[in-house]
Amino acid sequence: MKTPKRYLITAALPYANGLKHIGHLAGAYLPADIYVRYLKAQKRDVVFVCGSDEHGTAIPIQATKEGTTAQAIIDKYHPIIEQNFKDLGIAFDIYHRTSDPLHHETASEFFKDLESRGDLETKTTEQYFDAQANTFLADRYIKGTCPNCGHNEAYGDQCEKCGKSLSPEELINPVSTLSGNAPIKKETTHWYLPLNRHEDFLRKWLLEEHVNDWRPAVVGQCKSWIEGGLQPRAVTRDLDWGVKVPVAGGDGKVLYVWFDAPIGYISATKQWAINNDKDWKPYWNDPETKLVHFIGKDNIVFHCIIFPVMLKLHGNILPENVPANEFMNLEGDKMSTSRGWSIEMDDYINKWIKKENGGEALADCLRFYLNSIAPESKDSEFTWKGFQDAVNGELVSIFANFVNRTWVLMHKLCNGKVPKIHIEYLDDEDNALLLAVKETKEKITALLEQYKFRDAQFEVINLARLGNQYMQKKEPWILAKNLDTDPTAQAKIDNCMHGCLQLTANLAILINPFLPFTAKKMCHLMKVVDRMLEWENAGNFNLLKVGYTLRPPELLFRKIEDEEIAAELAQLKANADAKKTKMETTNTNPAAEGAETTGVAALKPEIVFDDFGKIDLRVGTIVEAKKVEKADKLLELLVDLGFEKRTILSGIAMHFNPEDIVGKQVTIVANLAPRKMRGIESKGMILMAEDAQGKLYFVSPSEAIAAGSSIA
RNA sequence: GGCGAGGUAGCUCAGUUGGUUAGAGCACAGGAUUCAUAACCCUGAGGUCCCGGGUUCAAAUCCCGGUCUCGCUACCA
Repeated sequence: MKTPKRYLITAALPYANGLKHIGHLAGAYLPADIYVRYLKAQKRDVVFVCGSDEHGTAIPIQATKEGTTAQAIIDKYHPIIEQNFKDLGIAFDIYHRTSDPLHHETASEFFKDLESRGDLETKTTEQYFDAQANTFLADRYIKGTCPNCGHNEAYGDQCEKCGKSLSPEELINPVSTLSGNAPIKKETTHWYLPLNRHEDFLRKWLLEEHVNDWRPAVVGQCKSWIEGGLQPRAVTRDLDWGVKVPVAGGDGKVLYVWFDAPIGYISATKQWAINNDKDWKPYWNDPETKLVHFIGKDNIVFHCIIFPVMLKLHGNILPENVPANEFMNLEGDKMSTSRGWSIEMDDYINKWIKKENGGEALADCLRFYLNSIAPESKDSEFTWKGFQDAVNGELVSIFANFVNRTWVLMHKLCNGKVPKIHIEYLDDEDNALLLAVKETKEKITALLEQYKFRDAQFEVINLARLGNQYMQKKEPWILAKNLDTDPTAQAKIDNCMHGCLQLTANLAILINPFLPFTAKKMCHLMKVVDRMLEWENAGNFNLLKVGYTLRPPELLFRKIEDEEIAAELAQLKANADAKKTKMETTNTNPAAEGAETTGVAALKPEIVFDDFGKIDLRVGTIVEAKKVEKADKLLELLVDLGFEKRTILSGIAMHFNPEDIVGKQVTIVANLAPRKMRGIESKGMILMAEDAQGKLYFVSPSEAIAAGSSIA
């Protein structure tokens, strides 16, 4: 494969509405950082960009909730996240932010360019509008009952209880969070990116050209999207937080956050160029640039379908690969900040790295474990016991121990200097060691080029393991006992220690992309400059000059104690319990005010008696019930209303078995307009009561009465 | 329901285009050793490759059906 002229590496822009957890770290930032450090050790021309994603509707919502401003929120989290990355050794060349004027300018230009060439469409649709607040309502500003789990505080874009993504139209009893009123529908015009026009391009590019060199999950998901039929996607919103729509008719509208965020990679590159007196253009325009996006699997569609279409239209290069990682679970459950079931980067830094017995070595410990269980091909699981085992069993026992015993012996048996080689006593073991180093380097290089960071790191540890075996066979401590009787003993000791020392230097080079702080500390021990870590030096056995005095031994890592692990587990459970209790109390406290906190659906606007009189409620008896084919939630019911039997569909299949509800008397809205679902016409609606847990109950007369009885 | 990705040792995972006896690390058991952070080194035990069929001289691998987990998506008056 031809070496690219330059590299542009991106890591997903973190959303600046809160702290980021170690799942994010393992998903995108750590693998990206490893790759970049490797490329830089190769002396390649590479820029590593990232930054805060600061737009979207969630941030102003959160601001309202917390009684602050959107600006205040991003100004709070942007620097914390940036610092967290630094503390964990994620070395971006630039950590930019999308609230920066340079980004607004870049995104505006991008939009105008596409618009002026007719690559966008406009469409007028009805959107929810809050008449009292005189504003269109973003998805996040609408709350209602989740159609999936029945949670009655679901947002218009997602239910935070069950995690399902929604559209505002799906919500039952939608309410504006601004005024508490039911929203009305009103016409608005928006710009759309017609993805459907680019299906052929995507098919060829993804499903033909990259079907073999991209990860199966990535190609699979893209295929699923393309096969499902691509639709035009709105790129603007009625909102005042974000990049203003820069063309006529764009008043009061901003670019949709997913449109503006990836352009953040470009503005970040521009800012980097300004800071370093470089030209940014070749990084986005020259086909000899290799562009790689590191993301989590939730971002696949944006980086593999939508953004590439935008880039193609704008005349930019396309990503050469998008190595998306799966998710990392935690102690048997999904990571979730809102449920308290997560480890924030900030928490880890404060509890481990900034402790007295912590330091940068603890940053590398986390990097090591996260990479060793990186979810490269399937979801993986972080456990504190696993963390302890990985650190104590591999980093400390194999890797650091090899370095330490080398250093101790070298000081005891070789006066703390690099001993010379006695060629006449070199044997097969020595040659095998040198060969193994060269082979390992090739193996690691190949794995890194294929984004297999977990395996690559394992190879480094394996090389250290080989060092231990080598030393075990040579037994210099035994030779040392025979110095008086065996005239060749010192020469053999020298050869062994020389090999171990050169191996240590090689280990420093090879571990550097993964554990940069450790590599640096090893350089300190060896009294060499950072330049020694350049990749081309790996495989050489003359990195440390004979006669050179080295520093006294120093431990690279400390062990992780059982008590520390127990404390973390206890803390995790306590956090989750605290959040749970908090959610429960806010959901059941009737004294709390407003739909925001009570968990009880807000009262609908007042109606007059005539409105109520229009509804014809009847008692009916369920005579037949069966599941609707190809639908998870629908039951098809035959209900006896006395004067007739009719088919009614109800979304209760997750709550009741069909055979259990036959014979039940229920309340029916008998004069509701018929509606087809899954091809079956439903004539009416069954009333259900729902408790705070989302459990459903039939609304029935207290005693059995004649079917068809009216209710008023 | 549709689509996508997974299911391999107690745990975490490898297994290239079908090809000897299915591998590694951790954990476990035994041994050896003492330079080293109770570290290292050697040996060992441990598997119905989710289930059932099929193709083949030969299947963890290919085909069909089923099942479980995760993700996307549809259904909710």
